[in-house]
Amino acid sequence: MDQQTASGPICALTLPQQIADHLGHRIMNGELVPGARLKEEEFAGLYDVSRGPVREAFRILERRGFIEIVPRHGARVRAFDPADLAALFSVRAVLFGLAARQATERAEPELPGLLAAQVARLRRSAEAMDISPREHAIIAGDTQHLIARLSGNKPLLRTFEELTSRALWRMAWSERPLDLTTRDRRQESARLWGDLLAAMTAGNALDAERFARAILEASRDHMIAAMVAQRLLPADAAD
Amino acid sequence: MDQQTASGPICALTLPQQIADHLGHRIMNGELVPGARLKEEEFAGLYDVSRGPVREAFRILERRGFIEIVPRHGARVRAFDPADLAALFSVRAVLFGLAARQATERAEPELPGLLAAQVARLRRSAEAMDISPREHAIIAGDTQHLIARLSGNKPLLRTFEELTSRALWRMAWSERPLDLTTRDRRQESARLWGDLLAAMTAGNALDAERFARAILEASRDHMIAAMVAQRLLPADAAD
DNA sequence: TCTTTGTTTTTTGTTGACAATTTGCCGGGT
DNA sequence: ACCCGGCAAATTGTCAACAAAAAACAAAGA
Repeated sequence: MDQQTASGPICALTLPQQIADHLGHRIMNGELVPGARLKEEEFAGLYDVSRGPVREAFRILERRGFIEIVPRHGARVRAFDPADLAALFSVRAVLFGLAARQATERAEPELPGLLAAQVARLRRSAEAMDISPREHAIIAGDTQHLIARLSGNKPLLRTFEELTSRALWRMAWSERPLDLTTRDRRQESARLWGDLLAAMTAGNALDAERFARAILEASRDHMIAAMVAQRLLPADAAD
Repeated sequence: MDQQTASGPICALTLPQQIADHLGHRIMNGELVPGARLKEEEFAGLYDVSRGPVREAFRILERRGFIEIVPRHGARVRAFDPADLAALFSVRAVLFGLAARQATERAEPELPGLLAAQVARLRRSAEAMDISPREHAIIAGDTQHLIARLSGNKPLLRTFEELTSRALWRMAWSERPLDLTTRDRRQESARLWGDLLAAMTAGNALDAERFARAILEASRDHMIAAMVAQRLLPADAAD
């Protein structure tokens, strides 16, 4: 269910890439709090490299939405705006809908089998509740990625992946999972995935789009509710 | 109809930014053909700067979709894949639909007036045919930007703008305009915009989404037809 | 006491040189 | 004639120092 980023064959990861990855994790772990200033020299010393690679790592992190760079004023960890998370999911929902529609239209022969296997995993997780919400979300994410890939729409895949990584980062911040915690919710999710699978297998592209959208919109709405409950959002969360 | 990129107040543009802009124009003008290798030293000498800023300009151009960087193999001007242009418009269509829906839901009081003015300009252009297809497209683009902005969805605006700049670049490559050349087509476009205006003014978010999508899907389909006619695409362009 | 101005310090922007890697080429081998 | 290994040129990756800008600070004036 993984992928190779389309370019680097066997090549070891680039230095700025490694630094960006490590810094990204540190941001997600909360070691670097939002608003914290990131000084090039500081991390250059920390990783024992020069400022050049660190500088480039910052740009990578900016593109991923982790930090914000103002030309002559340095880089800061971006603030977590809960409203942005909901907005991100709205965007992801329509993109995922398009992916499902186009994947259904292309009808790659390998799709039904792979998708059915993934949906079975989600169903099992919903029944047994034997895996963590995080792991459940990872399976769902892999399935989304699969469909986006099989849509055959390269710009769509790229955009979806970028927004997904931003959304995951923001979700990682609330220590408590924001969704997929209860059996009811997981069963609802599994049901929606089942609907999507059925529509795609039957070649019904329009239904596939609707169901795909519904999956992420349901996720968004539950997250909003959870964030309201955790006082991260004010009580007026209609969107 | 423009905006300031949210950060740079009065500050002069950064050196890498200037280089990226200039190189971007040169790519659009066709001076740098797809597949051409971009050597850092070469442009460093040309702009009389060191390799650092050029390197950074390359990353900016990569983010904009103009070039492709492979870690230890340098940068090349990206090939123009006509199928990507259609795909880009499919993505933009669903994003614009979402923007129209959310903008309608938010119902900023200034929206109807601004939108009506823009639609009037498009209608006039359709009647008189007194402005070039490129200018017509610019008005349409400004209107799209307006709606994306008034959706209040920051990630959506950002994503839409990025994809738009990529699409515009690719469209600039076919010397002949790919859309909005005939009176019939402009009148169809103006009619769709009129429908969208009516739906948004009436607060009908669902219709607004449908019409907004239809606007860009119509544009996509006409472009595909034009590209097929110009032998840029094979005759099987269903999507 | 608060504001404002000038100075010092910190931090980013840029540069030119060096190191590591890749690419193109040539000769030897099958 | 074709393929393979190794040398040389070219190109990207990295570094450390310098320049310019911003931030922090201190002192003088209202």
